[in-house]
Amino acid sequence: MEPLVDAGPDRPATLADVAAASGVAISTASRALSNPTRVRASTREKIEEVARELNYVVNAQARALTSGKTRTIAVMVSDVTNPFYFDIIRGTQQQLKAAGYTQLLVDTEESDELEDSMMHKLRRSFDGAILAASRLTDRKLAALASEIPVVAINRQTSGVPSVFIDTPSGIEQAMGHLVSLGHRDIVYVSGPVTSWSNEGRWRALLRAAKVHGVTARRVGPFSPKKVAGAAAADAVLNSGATACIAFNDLLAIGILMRLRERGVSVPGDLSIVGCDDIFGADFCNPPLTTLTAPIEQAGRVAVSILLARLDDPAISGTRQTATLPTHLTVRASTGPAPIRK
Amino acid sequence: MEPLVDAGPDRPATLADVAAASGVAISTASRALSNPTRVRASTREKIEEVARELNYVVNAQARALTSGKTRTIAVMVSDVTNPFYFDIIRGTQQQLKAAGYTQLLVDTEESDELEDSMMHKLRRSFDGAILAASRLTDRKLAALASEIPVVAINRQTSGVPSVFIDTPSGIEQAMGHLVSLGHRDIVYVSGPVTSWSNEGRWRALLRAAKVHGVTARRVGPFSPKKVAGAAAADAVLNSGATACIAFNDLLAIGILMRLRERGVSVPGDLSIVGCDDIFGADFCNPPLTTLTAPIEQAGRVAVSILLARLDDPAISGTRQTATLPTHLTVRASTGPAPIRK
DNA sequence: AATTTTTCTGCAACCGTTTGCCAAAAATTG
DNA sequence: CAATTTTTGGCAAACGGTTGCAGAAAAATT
Repeated sequence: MEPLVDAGPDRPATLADVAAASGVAISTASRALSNPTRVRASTREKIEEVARELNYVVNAQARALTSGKTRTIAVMVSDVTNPFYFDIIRGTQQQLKAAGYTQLLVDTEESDELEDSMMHKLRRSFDGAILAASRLTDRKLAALASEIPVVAINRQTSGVPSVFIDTPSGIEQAMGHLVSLGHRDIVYVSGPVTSWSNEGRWRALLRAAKVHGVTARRVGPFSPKKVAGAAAADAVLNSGATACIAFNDLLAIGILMRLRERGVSVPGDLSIVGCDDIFGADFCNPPLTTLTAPIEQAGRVAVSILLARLDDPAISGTRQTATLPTHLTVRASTGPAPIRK
Repeated sequence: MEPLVDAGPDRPATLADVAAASGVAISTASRALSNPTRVRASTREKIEEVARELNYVVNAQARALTSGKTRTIAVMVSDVTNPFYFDIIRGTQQQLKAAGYTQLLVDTEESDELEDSMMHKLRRSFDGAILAASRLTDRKLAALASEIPVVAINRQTSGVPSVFIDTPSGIEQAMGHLVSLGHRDIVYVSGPVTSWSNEGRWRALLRAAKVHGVTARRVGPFSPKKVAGAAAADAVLNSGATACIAFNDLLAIGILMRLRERGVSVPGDLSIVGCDDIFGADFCNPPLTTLTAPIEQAGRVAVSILLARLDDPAISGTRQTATLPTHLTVRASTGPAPIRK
């Protein structure tokens, strides 16, 4: 038997331990485990067996140091609390695990500064990042993208690969739905001004309103949270519109709750359309008519694009923007426009 | 001016670059940035300024290699999709960021094997872990805890520090509430058998039933997901009970949806109590009576305990279990028991 | 002014891998 | 069977920091 050099008391085994126990050089052990073709099959098997016995696990830190690859992807969300991101996170997690990557979740708290500083502080700790709803300015985002492989979700900026959930064209569908129900005065409940999606949705609504020849206005901005729904509901009511489209479901649900409190009937007095179809949109009261977005898929696709680009940086040249369609899911929060005197 | 040794073209600056640019040795630069007292103030300031200019960021990998500390904490959840964990994640994220740690989120997909293997694969990549609702057996969990600093949430195993949300005693409160409404036949809608909390809740219910002299039964087990609520609802209906307490809100909401579909009135025909008070419990239809758990706080406390133990391993000896109280939040899903013939 | 203390700073080893380069061994070829 | 090509496997230099040790410089003491 070869001289078995044992690891110290309970210290996790290192590659050196494996090599010693297998009677080969460290370099050989390294290659056997990560670059199998460079080593004779019999040797490799022997090493693999020893590694298993010693319960050896590579030290990701040490590996990252030389290879420069951490096999970790950062997922930056502006608010872990927002159910919209749950599905994103689920999608990325799924796809990353399948590819053997680890997910680093970072909450940027709706702050562009925090987002920027986190990206820089951690830049050596991940190979690339998924920016879900980045609050960065176009300038900064582009600059970042040139330093670090990045894929943005719901954010189109030249030079930055992205996944775009096409809510704007869904908005046109939603307008059609509302108009066909007799609504002629529709208000958009605006989300945060720093949100890129917010602008796109408003513009789409404006365009659709023109096409249908109805009035469109906006109220807000509001924070995309349930609590902000109260203020939003009041604003909508004040506007006198018969229907509203909210920046997202969270806001829409908040509006719903407030209207119930104030005794306003939905959809009797007011119809409401949300965006995204998050967790909860189907069981709130009344269930929310909303633009269903393939959120989880967006997460998966973002990861695919990012990983493809990591494997082969040459891809960088090609256009890398995926557009995912949305569709209107009609539930019970929209109905015929009330008869006005 | 000192000779400015510039970093290569756009390669991020290393400590060596900083040292060279400041005209000191690498070791001095290192100390200036991480152990300020070991270096004269003027030297330190100079170095700090240069570091800032060069946009220097320590390489966490390299630091981890020597120090053995990654300043990363893993948070293991059994299902990122479950809103219960949203709040946990939010709590841990918050507290970890405050302490300068990074959060590594891992989804174990309700599988004890995946949980175990992930912990081992990644063990060198984090300093400690928060196990939110671990599916591990007591044996394995204890073994793990002896190798790696760990704090469990909602899981009490000797030798493993933990944060326990005291839902069981809340269940007694809930039973009191139901009994006072005239219910005499109460069924528990069971969660997954591998869930430690599930057992505790059932036992508490059983105990409370004895105290009040009412009948208690259980149906299930069911997966703690909304979809499983349909089957659960049918089972509850079959049981003939007038009220049920569900393992968690997700299941309760699922039941609510199914009952609505079947035309069963809540709370007219059946009263329902959930557990946890997750996102959605307040705006479902009807709003759910539930045991409000300080979930986010649990995440924060878990991090505090873990970090304290990392700072001073001596603490290990002391008892380290925090118990957080729950309280009953009465909404509209519970009401007087229906009159039976 | 000489000696002792204290404070700074640099040298160099080390953390656990990966990888370029080269030599030994094995396989192939003439 | 010698010469050549192809595999294998080892040496040693990174990767980017941290830290014990010790010498130099500065400050304090005598």
